Amino acid sequence: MNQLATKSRKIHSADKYQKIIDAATSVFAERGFHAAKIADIAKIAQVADGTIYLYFKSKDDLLISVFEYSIDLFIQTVEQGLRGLSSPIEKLKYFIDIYLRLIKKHPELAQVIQLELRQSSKFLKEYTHTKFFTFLALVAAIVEEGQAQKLFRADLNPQIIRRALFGAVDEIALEWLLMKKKKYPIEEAAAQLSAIFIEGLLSRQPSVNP
Amino acid sequence: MNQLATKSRKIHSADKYQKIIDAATSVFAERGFHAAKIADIAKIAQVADGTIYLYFKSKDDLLISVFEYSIDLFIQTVEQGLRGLSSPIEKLKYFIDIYLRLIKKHPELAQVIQLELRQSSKFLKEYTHTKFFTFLALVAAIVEEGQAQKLFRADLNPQIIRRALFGAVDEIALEWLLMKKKKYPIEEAAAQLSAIFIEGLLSRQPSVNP
Amino acid sequence: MNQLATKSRKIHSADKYQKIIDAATSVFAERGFHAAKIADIAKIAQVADGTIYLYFKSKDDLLISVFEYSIDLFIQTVEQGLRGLSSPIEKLKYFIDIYLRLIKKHPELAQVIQLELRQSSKFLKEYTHTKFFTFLALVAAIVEEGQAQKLFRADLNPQIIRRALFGAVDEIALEWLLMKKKKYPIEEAAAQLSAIFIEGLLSRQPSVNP
Amino acid sequence: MNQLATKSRKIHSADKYQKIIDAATSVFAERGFHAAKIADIAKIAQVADGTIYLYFKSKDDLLISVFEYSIDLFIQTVEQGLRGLSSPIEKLKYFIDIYLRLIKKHPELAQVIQLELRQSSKFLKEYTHTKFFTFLALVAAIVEEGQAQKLFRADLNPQIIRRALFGAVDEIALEWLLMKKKKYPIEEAAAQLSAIFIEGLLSRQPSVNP
DNA sequence: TATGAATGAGTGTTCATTCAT
DNA sequence: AATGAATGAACACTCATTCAT
Repeated sequence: MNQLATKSRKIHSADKYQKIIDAATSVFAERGFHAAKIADIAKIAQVADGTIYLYFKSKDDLLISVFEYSIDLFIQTVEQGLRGLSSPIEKLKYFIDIYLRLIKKHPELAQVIQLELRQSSKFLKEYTHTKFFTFLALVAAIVEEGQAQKLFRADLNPQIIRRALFGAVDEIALEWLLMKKKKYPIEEAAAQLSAIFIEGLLSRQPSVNP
Repeated sequence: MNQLATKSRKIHSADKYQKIIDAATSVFAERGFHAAKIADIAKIAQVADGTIYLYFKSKDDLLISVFEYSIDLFIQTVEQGLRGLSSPIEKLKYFIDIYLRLIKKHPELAQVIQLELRQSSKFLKEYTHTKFFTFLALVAAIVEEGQAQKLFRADLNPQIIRRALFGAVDEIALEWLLMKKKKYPIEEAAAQLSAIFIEGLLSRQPSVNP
Repeated sequence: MNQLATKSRKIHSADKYQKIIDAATSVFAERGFHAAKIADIAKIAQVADGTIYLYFKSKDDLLISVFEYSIDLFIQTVEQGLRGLSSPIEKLKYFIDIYLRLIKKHPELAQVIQLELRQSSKFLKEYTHTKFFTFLALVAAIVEEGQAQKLFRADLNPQIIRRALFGAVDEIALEWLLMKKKKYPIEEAAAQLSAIFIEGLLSRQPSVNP
Repeated sequence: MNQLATKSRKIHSADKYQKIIDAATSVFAERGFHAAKIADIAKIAQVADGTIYLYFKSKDDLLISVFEYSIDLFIQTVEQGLRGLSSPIEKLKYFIDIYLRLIKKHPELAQVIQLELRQSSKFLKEYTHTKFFTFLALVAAIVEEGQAQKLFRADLNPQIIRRALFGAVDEIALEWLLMKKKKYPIEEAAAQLSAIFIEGLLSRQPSVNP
């Protein structure tokens, strides 16, 4: 079922592949892409430097793979959870909630996503984040579903909303990750974000007052 | 009246200082911090490499200065515009609108802000983004004002809201900047963001219906 | 049997290590420490620039290693020769003679010692020249032995003598190295130095004649 | 009477010239030649960087001037003292004594001499230390005088002796300068050096005893 | 004369990548 | 496949020197 990074893996050991991905994830998250040294990743993964190049074409390729691996985990978890829900409102709540919970549970994955999206989206412009768009599409789908059910305002562009929502959630995630003293539980942020976006999206009857 | 970056400048020519800031802004925006070469910045600024070090302590210092310069421009423009407005709703609309307009007008400044906030917030953790917090405080102030006037829901934490709003706006800005074919006018995004956030923030009377 | 510089070497090839030491010795000797370029040393050693850093932590470290390597050679040669001699007078003669012969045979090593002792003793003050003190101690030991045998005057401080002797021998060595036209054979200088120091050190009977 | 560095000084202010020499002396002595920055020297001399180039052709030229200034002071002091003495033995004692006293009194001058003689004699090979040879000639003259008076052994080459003596005295000076805790008064070292060299130089009658 | 802002050549060191084993 | 020693391109920063004022 796991389709990850099949492209790079050939006859290679899945075990080593995973070890490298994990090591890279933590090193990228901790140090950032440029400061991360292949040698460090190799040491943590307990493989030789050269071995990494048997599994990945380059450091860039490794970053992309790590990013896709993380995003995939998010996508799978979110998709799975959404499957059991029918109301777009519930789905939206769930999305926000699970995203922030995942951040809390896997801060390293979160940082890698941050990293990839900002730092590298400049210098890896050519790489079109297919996986990331899949992820965003999940949000757009919820919005569209809500609009189709006349639950959400029809005048909103799902393409814009999905990005706004992602930006808001992600920014909260970032702040929370960087805060040393956590000033509020991440669940509170999730609740407030849900409150705002749901209220913001709800279509309102031409309402009693004219 | 311009108080920018006084710290690094001594008796040095303000002209050269500005040339370097401008060159650095565009090179950082285009290449990212690490890929930006001092030599390139110097060439564009039409000064010698060494001259940069008469005005800035290091490449890091230059990045911070560039960031502060950009944020300052944003802050000043926003503050100025807000002064003429009294309603928190109007202020919120204005904030979103002007932010995105500025992005459109000065895409390089925007990218530098992006850059600094993500890429470097890792490796420049020690630098506390005073200027950036000033900027965020503008949003929090609007929210708090609205709450004080019972216009906005009292159950929302302005600290969270300001970040969510910033994240949403900034993400839209980023997407818009990176889109080759602009699929929608940035003004539309501004309008939709305003719509959502204002609806989301409004306090609703225990409402006649139920 | 060779214990040199074990600290920096790991599993690295002893061959390359030696090549680098040799190249560095000659470049340092010819150009001095500051003017010596790592790139030049690498070229002469027929390795890549970066390879040097697999064997040595820094240019400073390389200088220290080169210095210790040279001093070690001197110490070993001198110690070995002294072993066969019993009279302090013979030992002193031998010390002076072998020192100058070694200088003649390995002028580059000599210059490196000069270099390290003067130029760098300033900026490498923290490095305590253990090896060099071992070397000086050889002289002090000879003097003390002579004093114990009542052969040498008891009123002389071996600590001062050893330094004076080293200074004299070393200065002669330096002059001889720098002279283009050798005006005298270095063996002559050795003989004269021995003559002076031995006469100067000999304890003289309260002598019959007043 | 002072003929120093007339070559570089033209219409220049003797005051500024001296300030620069003094500043350079202390900076060279403290930092060594390469680590000494023209800017530092200028600051201490209270002149602009560029001003130094009105008085000296280059940093090298400044070093040479500083060296010659120091050596000149030594020569003058020594010559003056020697004038009042007639016995070569007294002269030798005086030379050693005054040299070490001067070191103690003007450690910076001493270090500059050290510096020039070692560090730079490599890269300033072309400069023939006329002044330094004048200085050494003082010693050779004493030895020759002693030999002429049959006081000193005739079989010693004054050229070698002068260098040995200088090396010994200078090495003692260096050690003493670098010692943090002075383990012996420099006067003691002077006395011991005199004792050795005088005994070593004295010509001994075929002596009554066999 | 004096200034000091501007210049730009020069270099130690890092680290992604390769390749012989 | 796996290794890890070797490679060498790349670059921020320094500082002696110049020159317009």
